[in-house]
Amino acid sequence: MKPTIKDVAKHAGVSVATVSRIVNGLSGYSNETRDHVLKIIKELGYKPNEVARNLVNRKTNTIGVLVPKLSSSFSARLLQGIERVSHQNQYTVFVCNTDSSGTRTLEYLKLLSEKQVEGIVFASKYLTNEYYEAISSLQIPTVIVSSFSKRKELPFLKVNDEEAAYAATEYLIKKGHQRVAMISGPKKDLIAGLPRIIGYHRALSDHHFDLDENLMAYGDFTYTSGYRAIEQLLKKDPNVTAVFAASDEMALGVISYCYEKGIRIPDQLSVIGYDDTELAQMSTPPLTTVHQPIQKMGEKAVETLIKMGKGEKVESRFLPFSIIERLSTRTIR
Amino acid sequence: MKPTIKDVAKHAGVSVATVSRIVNGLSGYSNETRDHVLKIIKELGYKPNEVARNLVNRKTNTIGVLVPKLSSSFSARLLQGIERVSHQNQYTVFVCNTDSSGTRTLEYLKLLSEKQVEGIVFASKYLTNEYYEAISSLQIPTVIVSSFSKRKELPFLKVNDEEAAYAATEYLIKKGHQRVAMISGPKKDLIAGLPRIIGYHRALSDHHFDLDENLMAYGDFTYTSGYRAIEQLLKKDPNVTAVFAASDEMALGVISYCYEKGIRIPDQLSVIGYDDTELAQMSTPPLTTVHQPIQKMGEKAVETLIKMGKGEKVESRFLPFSIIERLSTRTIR
DNA sequence: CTGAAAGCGCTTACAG
DNA sequence: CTGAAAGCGCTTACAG
Repeated sequence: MKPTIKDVAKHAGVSVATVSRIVNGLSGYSNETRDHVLKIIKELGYKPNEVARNLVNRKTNTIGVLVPKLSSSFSARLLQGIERVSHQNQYTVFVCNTDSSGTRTLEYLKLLSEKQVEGIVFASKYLTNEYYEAISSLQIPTVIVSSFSKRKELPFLKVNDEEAAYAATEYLIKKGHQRVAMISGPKKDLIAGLPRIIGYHRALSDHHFDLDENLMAYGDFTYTSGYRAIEQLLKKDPNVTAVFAASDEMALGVISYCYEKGIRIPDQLSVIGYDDTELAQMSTPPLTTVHQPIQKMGEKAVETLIKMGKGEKVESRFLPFSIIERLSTRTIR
Repeated sequence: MKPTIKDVAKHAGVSVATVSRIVNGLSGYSNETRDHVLKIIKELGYKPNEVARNLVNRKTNTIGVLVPKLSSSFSARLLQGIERVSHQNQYTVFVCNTDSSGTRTLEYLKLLSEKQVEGIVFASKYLTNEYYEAISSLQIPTVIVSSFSKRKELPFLKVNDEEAAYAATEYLIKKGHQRVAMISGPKKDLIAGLPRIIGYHRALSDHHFDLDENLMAYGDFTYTSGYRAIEQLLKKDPNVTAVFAASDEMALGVISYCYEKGIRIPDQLSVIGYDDTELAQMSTPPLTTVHQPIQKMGEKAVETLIKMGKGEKVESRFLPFSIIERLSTRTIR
């Protein structure tokens, strides 16, 4: 059996109260008894039981993170940020993979609540009303990352997708491109789909280009779908000179297709991606893309949680994106 | 305040013992009282406090995972596997980023022990004696993933790096290559460095090739280091026709360098990587590489932990690797 | 079928 | 400076 505080007290010939005070660095004991108790603690290899502490303190120093897929680069970078600030503030983090499944999400929400976590980072897909209700009923500080809901009561942290897509499109236009295509995610994706399409459209009209369905292709953010999309696109309009892909993976699909077909990038076709995953800097040619500060989002999320725990007011925030210029785009004239 | 079991008992007019039995699905109550209590539970929104349960049951259903860097693709895939099997078995997982720092590792080990985790997955670099001592003193089931220590007492789960490197090299030799170079990680890396070099050497001598320092270059597993290494290598020996890179990232550095210099892959140079990260399938050309079943390792790790918790004997295991043939290598004659 | 009571391993007024 | 005691929110023999 592991030694408990009682064992220490008995061996040291003092009360558990005294041991507790010493362990927690409170006042109320002489240097002698402290040294003696510390010695016993060492001898016995005593370590306080956090579970018992958590129960009496009504505090677990634990937060939970819900992501749709742990193995994604997005989750990995987010977790890195979350863990950093959590550890800095003495919090430990539970990871939960929801698999984008509604039941798993609800299940985990319940579990986290029972485990008495003090905060939740929700980075799992669009926040439906169902999720929203479940979260509010928990009464646990929660922040939404890279997503949002129509209900404004929960703070979110994300990049403004529409603005970012606008910027990416405008970047291409300013490079002199006249036929700028877009490879989008699904229209019904209210986070990374529709808003980026709207941004693209708005940039085109602001620069007096007509909207043209021949310039649009749809994928599902994956490499393969990007490959197929560019094939279609070039069939519909061989004069496209630039394409904005709504994910780096799809952009890599484009690069790969072009490589196979002997279409030189950026000489014959410029491509800009979205996300700035590690892939982007290692592709050939290195990919120009929209950078999202994902790790930073994780850090901010935990900071927000901690503020909420203290009862401070917090607000939803758009985090700044930026365009990382690499070698997959060029100026045309 | 959140309702406790006492509140439920009071409102329902029964004892806490009865409520407890009902909540836990034990026997010992009539259908009537059950229905009544369940109704009260719903009305009050009662959820059992896991912390209190954990204390009396001396069981937390929690495991901890130590990784050197959360944002890596390796950690992401490992976590995916770990979470899957954990959740399947009603375990929740704490993630700990050690930053490859000794003090952080030791700190987290202590913390996990205080939090009463029931198992630890240690995926953090080479297991020094110091770590080994710390872990054994914890008396908590622990499995080492993708690493090992000289001390045999702790079960490990990894790919046999030497064999995998041997296979990669031999693959190239059997394709007819006569000048097969290697871009290795640091020699002093006892996990991913030296063993792979040894495998490479062994494959060469088994096929009657001389060892030649001109055929070796060293990097640190990163993209940039791969780029620099191939530059050096080609300077030392322009007749190299194939290279085995000890990581996919370094292999991508090679591809990138060759693209810039107009060296065609695989026509002029074959390259094989190691890891089979997502990068590999999305590169141009897609990268032939050594696949490690990382997610599977995570799954097996948790299964092993659970067995250990039950007092069953477990053993260290090498997991099978495989060579994923894509388009960056070709047969020469 | 049901409840009173002890106990899990701690912390914290309170009293001295 | 120190200890006895109550209590955190549960579970589980034990007795009826």
